[in-house]
Amino acid sequence: MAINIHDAELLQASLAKQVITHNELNSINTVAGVDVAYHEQSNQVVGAISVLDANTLELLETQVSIEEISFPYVPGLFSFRELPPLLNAFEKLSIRPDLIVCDGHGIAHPRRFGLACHLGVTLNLPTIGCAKTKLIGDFLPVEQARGQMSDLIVNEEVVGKVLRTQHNVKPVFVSIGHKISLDAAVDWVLKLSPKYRLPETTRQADQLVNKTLKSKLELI
DNA sequence: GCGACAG
DNA sequence: ATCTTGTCGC
Repeated sequence: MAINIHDAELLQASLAKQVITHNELNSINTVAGVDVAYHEQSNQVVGAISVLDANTLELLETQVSIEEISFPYVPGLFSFRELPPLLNAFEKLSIRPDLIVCDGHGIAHPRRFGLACHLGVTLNLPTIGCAKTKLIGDFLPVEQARGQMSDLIVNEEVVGKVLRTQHNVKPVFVSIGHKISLDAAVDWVLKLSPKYRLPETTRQADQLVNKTLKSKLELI
C-alpha cells in the first residue's frame, strides 16, 4: 500500500475539516452511483460508476476501471481501498454528475470522514453516504413504513439517519458525504429508491461491477 | 479483557 | 467483499 494505516488515520482527521455539511447544490439533473468489487485471487479490483437521469432514473452513462488492489480492508479506512478505482472510473466520464451516492458511510464514521466524504472532498461534488450496515452509532427501532427513520447517534451527535426505504424491509444508513444537508440526503435516497431497498444508482453500479468482474476476470 | 467492526 | 441452492413470498 502507498500509505500506511497510521498516516491514513491522520489524513482523515485533517481532511474531515473540509467537509461541508449544508446544501451547496446547483440544480441536480444527473445522479451517479459508485461501487467496487474484488477478485482476491488475482489481486484485482473493479471500480464502477453509473450516471442516471435524476428524474427518470434512466441510465445515461457507465464507466469502469480495473486495477491492482492497493490497500487492505480495514474498517474505518475503507476509502483508501475504494477511492483509487472509483476516481479512475470517474475520470473516464463524459458527464459530470451533480450528485454521487456512495455504497458506504459519509460522516457516520469514527473521524467523520467515510468514503462518501473522501470522494466528495476529492472531486468537490455533493455526495451522500448510503450504507447497508452500521459502522458506528446507536439508534432506536424504525417504524415499518417506507420513509420512517430514526437518528443515528454518536456521543449525543446525530451523524446520520437509519432510513426505511421500503415497507418491512431492513433500513439503510444515510449520512452526509459533502455539500448536502442530512435532510436533503434522506430525500434523495428515498427518491432514488422507488422500488427496492437500495437506491437505483447503487444497484446500477453494483450490477456493473459484478458483470465486469465476471466477464473480465473469471477467465483467469 | 470483551464486543464491534462500511465493503 | 466473497464463498453458495434452494426456497418462501409478493
